Amino acid sequence: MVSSKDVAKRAGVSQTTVSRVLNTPELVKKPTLDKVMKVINELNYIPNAHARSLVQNKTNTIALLSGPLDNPFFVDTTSAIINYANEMGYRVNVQYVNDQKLIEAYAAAFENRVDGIILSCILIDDPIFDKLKQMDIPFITYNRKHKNNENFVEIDNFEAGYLSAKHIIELGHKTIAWVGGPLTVSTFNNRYFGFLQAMKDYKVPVSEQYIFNTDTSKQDITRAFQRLMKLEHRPTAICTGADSLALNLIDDAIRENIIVPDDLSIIGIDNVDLSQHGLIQLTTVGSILEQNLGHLAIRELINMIENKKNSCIKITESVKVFNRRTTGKMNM
Amino acid sequence: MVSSKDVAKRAGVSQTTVSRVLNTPELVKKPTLDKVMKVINELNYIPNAHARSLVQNKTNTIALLSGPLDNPFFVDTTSAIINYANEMGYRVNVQYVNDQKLIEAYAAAFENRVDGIILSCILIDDPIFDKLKQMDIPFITYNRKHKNNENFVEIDNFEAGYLSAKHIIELGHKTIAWVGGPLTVSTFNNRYFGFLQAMKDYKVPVSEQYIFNTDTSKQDITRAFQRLMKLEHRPTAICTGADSLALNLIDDAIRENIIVPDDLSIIGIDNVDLSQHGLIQLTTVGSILEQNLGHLAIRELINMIENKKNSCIKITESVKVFNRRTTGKMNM
DNA sequence: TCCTTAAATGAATACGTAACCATTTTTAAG
DNA sequence: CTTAAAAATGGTTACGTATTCATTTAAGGA
Repeated sequence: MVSSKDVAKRAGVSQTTVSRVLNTPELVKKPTLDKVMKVINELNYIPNAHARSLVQNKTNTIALLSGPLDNPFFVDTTSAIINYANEMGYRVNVQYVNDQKLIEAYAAAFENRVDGIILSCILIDDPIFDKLKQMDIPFITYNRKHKNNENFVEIDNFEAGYLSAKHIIELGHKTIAWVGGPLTVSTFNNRYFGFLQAMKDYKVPVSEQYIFNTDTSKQDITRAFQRLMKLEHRPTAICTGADSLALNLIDDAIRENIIVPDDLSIIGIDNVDLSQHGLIQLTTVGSILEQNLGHLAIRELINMIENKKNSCIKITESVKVFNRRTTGKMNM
Repeated sequence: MVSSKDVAKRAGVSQTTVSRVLNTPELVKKPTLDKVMKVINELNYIPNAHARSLVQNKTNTIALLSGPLDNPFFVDTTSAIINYANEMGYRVNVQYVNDQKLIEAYAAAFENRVDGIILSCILIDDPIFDKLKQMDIPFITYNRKHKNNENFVEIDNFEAGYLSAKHIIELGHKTIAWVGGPLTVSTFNNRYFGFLQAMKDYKVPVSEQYIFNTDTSKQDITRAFQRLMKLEHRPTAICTGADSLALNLIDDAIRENIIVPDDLSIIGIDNVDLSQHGLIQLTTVGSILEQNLGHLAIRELINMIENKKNSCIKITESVKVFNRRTTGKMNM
């Protein structure tokens, strides 16, 4: 591989001048600049970003630790994050992390001396959080947050769960199920308790048989669905912890010839892009803003990186119901 | 940031020994190893991957230049590529490239001295191809291919277009439209000519009014749809160049209260994961294999990187029709 | 005990760049 | 012309690691 020294030798200048040609061309005389540029093109010289990183202590790289893309929420956010970061001149190292591989993912980010880390996969009570803080690398969590209540961008999850239940209750449903995710995760936790609060406020009875906090795997969701459908009094509506769960449940329902929303109302949370598709039209609760959480978070992260201020980001977006086609009034 | 020299000093050994502790621990005596490991943990030392890259001329990084995630095809492939690469110990720099930003994307990959490049976004007649070959970096294209016919993994696109048309013709349709993409792209090109061949073989007339090779933007697809619906003899079926196009057209149809498939049959190509969802059940043509093209391609790429053999990958997977719910017999 | 060989460690160097400081060349002012 | 200042360029070093080669230490055989 040709280096700046090779260019320098061939052009009859010093390596320093080659460096200047690319970084501060205004400091080099026109004829010299032309001469060097000519050689650069002749030799097809491409500067080595790693060598630069070493001396500048800056990599222009951001690590993204995201949930898996079979969840459409992460499709929306991954897309927004990468596009914005690229626009701002950053490359993005993406990893789709499951909970086992989390440690390795962090290690990789640290070894690569990324300028910042944007992550969704963190538990309320996650020991990694302190390690992150101690590493002194700018980072931000989107969607989920840590109990320390620092550096996050989220929607108002409690309110989302609350509004979701309220919407269903106001449609006249009496037998309402909850299918959510692990309570060790802030989103599912707060959404679940929001749901419970609404049920309490509107005096709708909650029985344990109707509550499933799954591990968010397809199998576990299907298992929850089948258990619900085997109950003596089937629920007429399901509030879910996320659109991805709702979409899985709808798929299950269709497979069992259960009509949504006639036989069963289903409501999600997140308002993922996909939910608007004509074939889907999922009723859901989501941010009142156009831009998704990934976009908000990456903007804040890059701002942190470039301004070096240790301001602690705490953003909680308001939510509203997007009333579409998967919920309806209860049938007698 | 603490370096291996810091560790060495504190542990009372040479930097070389610290390096050995991490890379070839079998060459260092037990007491020394323990002593050094203790200091590594105390100081929270993390080796610098960039410095290592510099001396080893290996980055363990792969660049992925993908199409945008609003196309579900790229959701499936991005996911497969990143997961497999991570499993094999590579990090992945992802860029979602539009045709303008392509040059910058390549530049970024080159500057970072990635070990390999996996890309979808290449035109049949793309000058970048020669540059890629000349750079001597292992690379592979998935989905699309270059006219040079080297290093690609694709489905049999001509056959896919052919089977798509055949399926529709055999359902009795006489007025059949085509909505595809730019013919400068191998996939759309071959699929289109496969479509035409079937129309010819089965003696179904083809009129220009029914042919739209869009730029694959939502607006352009919608424009094509509206033009088709304004024709005196509306098509009763649309063959599309990709599932993403089909899904957009179905969305348009629903918005105009046109029932799929009763009023209009629509068939895609790619068999994206999403097409199987109960709410969608898109009839489509896709690979007979389980694994998607991204998975096949990244396997080949990593193989190329690690075995350094210059074998030229040419893989074309067979296809079949996945008959689901968006196509039906022609109504009288 | 001595000698040979193997095991363990260290010193020096290269990787490719940007930054710092020193030097040379050019320009402008007097 | 001279001289001071500014502009242009070059020499040297640091960044943090792995590698190569040299050196020291330990082990084993006679």
